[in-house]
Amino acid sequence: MIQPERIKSLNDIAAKNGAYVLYWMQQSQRASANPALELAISEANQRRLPVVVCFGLMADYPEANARHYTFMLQGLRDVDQQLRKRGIAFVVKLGRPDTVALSLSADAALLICDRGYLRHQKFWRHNVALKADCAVIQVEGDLVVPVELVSDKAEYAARTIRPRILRNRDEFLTDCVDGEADIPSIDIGLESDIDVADVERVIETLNVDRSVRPVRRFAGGTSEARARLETFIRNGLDGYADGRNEPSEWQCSFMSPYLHFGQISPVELALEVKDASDGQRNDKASYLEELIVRRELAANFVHFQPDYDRFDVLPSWARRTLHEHASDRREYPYTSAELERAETHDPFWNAAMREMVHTGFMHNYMRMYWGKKILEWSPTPEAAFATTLHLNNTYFLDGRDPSSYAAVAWCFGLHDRAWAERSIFGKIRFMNAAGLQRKFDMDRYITEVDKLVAAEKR
DNA sequence: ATCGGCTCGCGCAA
DNA sequence: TGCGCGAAGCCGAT
Repeated sequence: MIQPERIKSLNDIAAKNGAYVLYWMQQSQRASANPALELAISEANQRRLPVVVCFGLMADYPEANARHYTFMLQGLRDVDQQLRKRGIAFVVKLGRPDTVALSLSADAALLICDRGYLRHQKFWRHNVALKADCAVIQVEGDLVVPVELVSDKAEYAARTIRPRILRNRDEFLTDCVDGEADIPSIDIGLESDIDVADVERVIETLNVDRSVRPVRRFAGGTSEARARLETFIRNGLDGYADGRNEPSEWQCSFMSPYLHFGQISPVELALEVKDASDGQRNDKASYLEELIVRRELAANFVHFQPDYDRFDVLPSWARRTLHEHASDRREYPYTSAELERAETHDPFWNAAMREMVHTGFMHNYMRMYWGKKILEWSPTPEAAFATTLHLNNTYFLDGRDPSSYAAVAWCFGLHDRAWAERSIFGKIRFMNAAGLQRKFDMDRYITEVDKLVAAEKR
């Protein structure tokens, strides 16, 4: 069952005669627990038509490199196999997603798309709705509670959005059953431009930026996501509330890269955790807080603040206090190149940076410390913001995600409160190495990162 | 080990 | 209009 609040018509055109119902896949890169796909199947079955799923693969997706493409293509290979088993054609065309969707919409009775909150994702959908000559229907499948239902404005903090989300949460935590397409489309005669399973050839063809290498630590795809989730529920959920912050343990689900590419449904994830036999009540609550309240606060942020990647998006008290301290003396004025090479005086920070550069991931607690130090060590707060976001989007598999933009801005005061005033930070929350050492086994974090980095260089 | 102070502004009660 | 309180903080006092 798909909640009606997930579904929205993007134009005023009625359904027409056509050869198939088209699902234009972009954000929700999965063939299971995908409400947009399920709506397409059900609309097609009602019309006695086949369903076609298309995907536009572009060479210059904003800030993407070989690391991101490899992970995404591993996921699309999963999608291809799963759809094939169900008799559904998966048509991958080279080109901008909206262009690909529009060209295939010419023969479609109806076009169904998923939903994204970043500026380019919204623009593509807007463009398709404007130019298509068939009905365009959008289905939200990557948040638990649809963003407009929660709030009509940028929320100030977790505490203001939490009650709004929790009011609606359980109504949207329902299974999405994978249905059967009555009429196969596999032999309909639509061919892909390229075989997504041949990752190396795709990267070659698209001439993707290879300066950032793929990682061994994470393989993309829905089946990999589900296997990791099962491992987390079995081994990591019990004690999660207390253990999740210990950097040397990585007691986390590692779902953020998979959620970023839509390879797993947050609803499925939440239901699995909620109904798990492992884990205490507070461990589950803590995980659901991260997955739903904080992740959807980030979605609220990028949706209502189109300047989510600019310093000026910060709340006025944060901008004011940072400007008042913009000319404070910097004790460690590192260049962004020195930071990128992990060449600072701080061994904890260097370890975090190495985890990021070599493995595409960083422990969540260290992400906060990492960003705070870039603020402390950069010539201006604006430069620090730009450097943090650039490194974030270049190296993280889950970079360029709403959660990334919110997390970076959090380091500069977003969704936070003022604290005791001090040099450089002003009233922005401060973090230091002494705090890390007081609370955590930081020597072990460094040793563990060394092992991870060695495994990548194998 | 634990606690209060630091500081801003939202949301609710009145 | 007043008041309670919050996403991870630090620091000094007890």
